[in-house]
Amino acid sequence: MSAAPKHDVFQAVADPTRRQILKLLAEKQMPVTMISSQFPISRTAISKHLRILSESQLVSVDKVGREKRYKLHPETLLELKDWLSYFEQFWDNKISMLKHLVENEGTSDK
Amino acid sequence: MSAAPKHDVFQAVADPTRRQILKLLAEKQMPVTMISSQFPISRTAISKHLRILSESQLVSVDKVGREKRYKLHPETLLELKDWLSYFEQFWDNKISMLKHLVENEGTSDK
DNA sequence: ATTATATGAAACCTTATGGTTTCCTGTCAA
DNA sequence: TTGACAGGAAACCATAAGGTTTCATATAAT
Repeated sequence: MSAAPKHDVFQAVADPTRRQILKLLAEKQMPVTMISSQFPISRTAISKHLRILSESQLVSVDKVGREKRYKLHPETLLELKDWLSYFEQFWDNKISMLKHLVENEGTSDK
Repeated sequence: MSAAPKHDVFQAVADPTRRQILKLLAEKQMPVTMISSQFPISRTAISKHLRILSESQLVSVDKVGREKRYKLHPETLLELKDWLSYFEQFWDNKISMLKHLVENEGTSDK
């Protein structure tokens, strides 16, 4: 019983603003105000996004004086990569792709 | 002006049921009723999920008699892979990871 | 023809989501 | 010690999301 992410990574990443935030933080860590200056929405809204990103372990916080520096925790994104990897057979393996197509040829019953 | 996906792939994939559906369809194409037999929710609910998956180009439909066979359209998932690839620098490249850490060392100002 | 099967559409309900504004607290600077 | 700045919490709001049930339609089977 550690960490216990309250939010799903998939869900966290579903919002375009949050994806942008992640890209921003990939460049360098920064406090809320600096992040929000890049968006048309309020600082409070960004703050909420950051909370969701924190709860899904996608970012972490470093408190420095009165500011809180948010930084990317990239490892968590591996969860997406892992999920995606299941589907890799369909992209880069022509043989298994073909196999798949043939095996499914015209049947929905079993 | 072609396709014009009404739904974001990220958003489509955010729902766990829809992810499960995709895995199911990866094995073989199948009609709504067969899919819904795998889930505790109503067939209608599954139908709605399938519509979202269709609108985001993740599945396509084959009408055969009175049934509609849904099948995975795996290429669309590449969009996720592409997005993720931006963050690959943080996973498999120790050098750039280190570089990143050093460059961000303790500054939020610029 | 009649009945059964496969599926989507509609209307409806509840809760989540993304925003806003307003207020409170902690920290730095004068 | 009094402002100014950084940031979260609360209350609130509108709309989206995920379900359900009920109804309608197309196709298959008898």
